[in-house]
Amino acid sequence: MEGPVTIRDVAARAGVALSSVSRVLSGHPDVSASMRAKVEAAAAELGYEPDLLAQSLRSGATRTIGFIIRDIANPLFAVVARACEQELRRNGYSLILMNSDGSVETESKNFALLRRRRVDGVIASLVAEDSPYVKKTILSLRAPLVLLDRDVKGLNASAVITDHAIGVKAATKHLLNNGHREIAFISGAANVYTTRNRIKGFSEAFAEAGVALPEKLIALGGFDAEYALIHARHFLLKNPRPTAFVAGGIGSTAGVVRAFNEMNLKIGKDVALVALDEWPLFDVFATEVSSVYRDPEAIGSEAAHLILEVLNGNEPRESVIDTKFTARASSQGVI
Amino acid sequence: MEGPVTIRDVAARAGVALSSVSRVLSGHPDVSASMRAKVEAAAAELGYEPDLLAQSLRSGATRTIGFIIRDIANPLFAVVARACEQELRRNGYSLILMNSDGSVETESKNFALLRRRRVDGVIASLVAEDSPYVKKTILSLRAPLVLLDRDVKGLNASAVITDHAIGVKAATKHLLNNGHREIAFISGAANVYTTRNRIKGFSEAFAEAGVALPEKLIALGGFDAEYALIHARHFLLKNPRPTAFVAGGIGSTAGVVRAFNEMNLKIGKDVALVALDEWPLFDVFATEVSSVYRDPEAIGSEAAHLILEVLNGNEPRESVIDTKFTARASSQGVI
DNA sequence: TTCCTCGATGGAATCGTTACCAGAATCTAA
DNA sequence: TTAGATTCTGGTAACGATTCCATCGAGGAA
Repeated sequence: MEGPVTIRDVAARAGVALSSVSRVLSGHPDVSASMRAKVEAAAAELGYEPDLLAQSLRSGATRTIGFIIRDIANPLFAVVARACEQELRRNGYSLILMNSDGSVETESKNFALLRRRRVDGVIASLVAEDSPYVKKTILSLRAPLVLLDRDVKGLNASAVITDHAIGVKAATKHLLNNGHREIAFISGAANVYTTRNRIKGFSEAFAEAGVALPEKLIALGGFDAEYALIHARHFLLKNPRPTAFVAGGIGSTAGVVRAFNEMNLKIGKDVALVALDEWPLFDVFATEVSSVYRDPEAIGSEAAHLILEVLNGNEPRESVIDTKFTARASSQGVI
Repeated sequence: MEGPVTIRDVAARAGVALSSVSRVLSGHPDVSASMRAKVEAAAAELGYEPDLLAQSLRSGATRTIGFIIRDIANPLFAVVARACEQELRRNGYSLILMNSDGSVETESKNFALLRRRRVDGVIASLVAEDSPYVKKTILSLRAPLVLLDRDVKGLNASAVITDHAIGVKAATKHLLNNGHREIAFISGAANVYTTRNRIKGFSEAFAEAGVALPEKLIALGGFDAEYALIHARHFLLKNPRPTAFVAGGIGSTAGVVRAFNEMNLKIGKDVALVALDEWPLFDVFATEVSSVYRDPEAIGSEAAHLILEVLNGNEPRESVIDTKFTARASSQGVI
């Protein structure tokens, strides 16, 4: 025996027609007991396994979901991906993983490839909401889409949205109450909902406290550590120096703290810090860091649920995940 | 227009036969310039994209690679997966991600599903080398396999192997030289190469120093934090108390340090620590932790290279990644 | 006994693509 | 001018599965 066993081999072995084998194996009701027995015996003897490729071509469904993110190595997304894959697997779907590497072109190519692979749906965290590719690429998908923390108009897509604003607002109020005024904010670009919603919370806290927003201390341009490092350095050389930093995301936090370390500034003593999102071993090596937390498990499994809902004929909808601010030593005692 | 555009639609539009369209689009040489122009124009107008499903069924190759690991949320594997996906994508392959959740049954089901999806190859980090499933499951794959840090006999598979022993040996020697004798070692189970190879380095250091191996302080059972926490607690209540810990992997380190924190033991002062593997933000929040480092990017891209090699007709082979011990404050000054 | 219905089965078409084979058209050479 | 080689093109059969349709036989009713 060389190739895999096909339905044809089973039919020959059982001495019946192809169509009868198919009927038995797909659980069709109008099949006699003797036919069922013969076919099942033959299938078992030969170790027959249906070819999902052929079934997909015939049925038009691949039971495959595309998952496009900027970077799976971002620990937050790794957890999202795990939860999502687990939930989809329980429902008989497989996940095709693609990194967009922060490039809208790569992202667009990934969408196109998934389209050609005839995936049943896509879950994606877009690099940007305003790129010229996005709308056209996504509209030609012809499959359900779940966006992760993105807001693109006119798409008829589902979305898992995080309410960052509530957590960031609480964090910022806390800093303002502790006497901070020169509060720096470093995060990704404003062409994604994540950043805009965070800035919204940040601004609202200032507005409600009747304090002017420190616009010069806001740097929105990249989620990577390098971007945050450069801008944190820059801010720390200003006079007056910022007394507190809000770092948006794990990469940004890495860059900000690197800048602190370079200048020998001790967190919670020389400078206050609030991190948006937590990371692995946070609870053991960053016990003193105040954070705005969101549950990545919930995001991943919710994304899976939303796409399954649409695949089961329901309308797309939005689901909101909340955030929680926890004050720790890093944001207290500086002033 | 409802469904996607097929080669049939292109043929109709161009007024030629199906086979001619196929010839043009697959770059067959025996095609006239006018035919080429007609077909390409029609394809462009209709926005034709070949169906990869149909191509795969026909050709027998899916340009798809399965990736099975215990847990994508392990930051080391997340980086491995990213590097692997990027390299495969550059070569026209897509990656199907599956977590085995630490269960040999789930792992086995994942292999079976990938087989039915007719993947061109599989890259896997097995939960165990000695489970009754492994051999049978893998031998029935009929596709190239790359193992990550595993050693299963009689498989004819490629493998990316990490030389943990060299790094662990250097770390252990360093601890012994600094006067430590009660050195605890906590890591995953010995039914995977990773653990055995680490223990090998650990033992060799003791042997070469002429010191008896502290067998009672070795706990090999799980890579998870919970397992490490329980055993670290237990060891720390012994008399004499271990003066140093070697923690195998990111999960183990989390558990060990949690135990330290519970007992208010300061790393590098009350107890020495060497971590095997680093984790995100290591360089900013764990600057004092001595580590044995391996490059996960290298592992991922090497895994991709190995599978591509076999797909290109070469023989399976093994590739070795090295490790590097770096002494930092956590392993000095305790004794 | 005859007609009709219904259950069970086989054959053929189909999903979208590629590859083989045969035939038509063009061209070269005798 | 014609035989032969050379392009080029169209039709058709796969790849492995499902599903519709027609047929066959058995069973029930008149």
